[in-house]
Amino acid sequence: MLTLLSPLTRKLSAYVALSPGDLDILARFHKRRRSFRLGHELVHEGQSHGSAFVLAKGWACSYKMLPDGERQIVDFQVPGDFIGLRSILFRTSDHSAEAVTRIEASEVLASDILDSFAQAPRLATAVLWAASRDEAMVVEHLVNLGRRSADERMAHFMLELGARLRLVGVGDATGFDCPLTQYHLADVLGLSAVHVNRVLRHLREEGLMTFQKGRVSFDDIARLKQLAAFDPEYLDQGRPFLPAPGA
Amino acid sequence: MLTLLSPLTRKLSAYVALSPGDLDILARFHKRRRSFRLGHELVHEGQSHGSAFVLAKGWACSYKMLPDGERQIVDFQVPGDFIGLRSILFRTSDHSAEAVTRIEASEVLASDILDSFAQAPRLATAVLWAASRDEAMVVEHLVNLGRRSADERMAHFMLELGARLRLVGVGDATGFDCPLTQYHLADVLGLSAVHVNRVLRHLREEGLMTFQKGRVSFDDIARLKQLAAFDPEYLDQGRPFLPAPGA
DNA sequence: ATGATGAACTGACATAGAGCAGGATGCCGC
DNA sequence: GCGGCATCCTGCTCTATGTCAGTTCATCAT
Repeated sequence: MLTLLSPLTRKLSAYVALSPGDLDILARFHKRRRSFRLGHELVHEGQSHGSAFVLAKGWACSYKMLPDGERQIVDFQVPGDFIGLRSILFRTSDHSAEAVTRIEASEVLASDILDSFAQAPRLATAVLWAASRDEAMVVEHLVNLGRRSADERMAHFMLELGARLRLVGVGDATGFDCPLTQYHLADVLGLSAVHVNRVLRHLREEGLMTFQKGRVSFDDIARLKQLAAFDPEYLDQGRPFLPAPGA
Repeated sequence: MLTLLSPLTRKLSAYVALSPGDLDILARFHKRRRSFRLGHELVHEGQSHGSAFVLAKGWACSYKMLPDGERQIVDFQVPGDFIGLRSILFRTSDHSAEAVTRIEASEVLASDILDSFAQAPRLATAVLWAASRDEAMVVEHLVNLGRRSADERMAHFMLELGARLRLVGVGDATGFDCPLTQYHLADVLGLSAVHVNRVLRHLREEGLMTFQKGRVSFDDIARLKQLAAFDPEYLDQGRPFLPAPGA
């Protein structure tokens, strides 16, 4: 029953065929379920972390602060995503992460993840794949910041978020529920909050998309995609070189 | 004899203690040494790739093109770095990569990398670590583009590059030899080539750094670091949770 | 020498987006 | 009900950066 699987299992299974043994070991990732209030800091930059999290419900974000107090959000996490995976391999974490809404997450010990590599190499590949997919999203985000205008960034960001959410069964082609504030958008898109507001107004007036009352609506998705030069292929890639586990 | 090891082995060994067995398997990564002329495209966006490369000599860069012909360079590769590692896990590559100078690189079959995970889980961890380190650099780059001014971006980029090169024994605190053109700098920093030129002039006039004749000189590294808010910790992280291989 | 090319460099002008300053609205605690 | 706070929204000004349209310089082939 697919619906009984955790979002992480569903995500990994979509790309790597996991054996029953693999699934047993993966199940260990989900022992200690915890819940956190909005704003709770799960990972702190510069701190050492012996565990990561797998998000089950709600939204989180990972970010870096600059000395002048500015913040750059690197990515948002939705159910099925790892939080702080990178930080378990480093002596100290290179970023912070906090809950954007009230969230539920499984805490996974670093040793559980690393030990699982020895027992289930296929799982190691799956985790490397998940990390690579995250990196691909960061890369796309980087291109966004480096080479697109504010309007284009907004369009691209919203389309990508919508596509990611649809992968885990949330929202549809007309839009999605979105707990972010305009300050979040400013911090993720490298803009000022003031300018985010103007961009949103502009896109609304142009009939492209609406961001209001905790909901994103795609009003003219074709023109929106054209504006963003949106090509979501990297959200949907994998499993080319792995034979089925029984093979 | 450390000097006989490949740059990759040196890099991984600095963070994960590899056993002689691990090193044997790692040696398989270096069977087919190839060399490529300046400008050769090693990885092509949208194409399927059954192998990656480990750079032994020279510089390469990975980048993405936008439909309007603009280019965003995501990262430069120096000896010891993987080229196209991410693309072997995806059905099609999400980025391109080309040689910035004449280069020498070992071609590694995807199957060799993935098979090695089953035989040497410690190596899987090492490769995951290397991928995480790359991602940390991309994240830092993203913060650069999102939240820093042109001057700050340039300062930060050059300091980071200098630090990375020193890790593989190239250059020193006074500067390094650099084959990049101002167009490369524009494409990596998300600026126009014209503005790159102005920024370089400004930094030179301020006595902070000089970029000329294929050489970067740090003229006042303390002030340069202050300008860039440069904190190179993520270049130097790892090995916290892995016991020695004999333990 | 001649022309061809590509990189470095510059000035004049245009504009996207930041910064500032403040108003409107809705929500929560009391 | 009322004050406080966060969020959303707007007009004005200013500056960092892009765009255009070149010039200079070094290198290279002929």
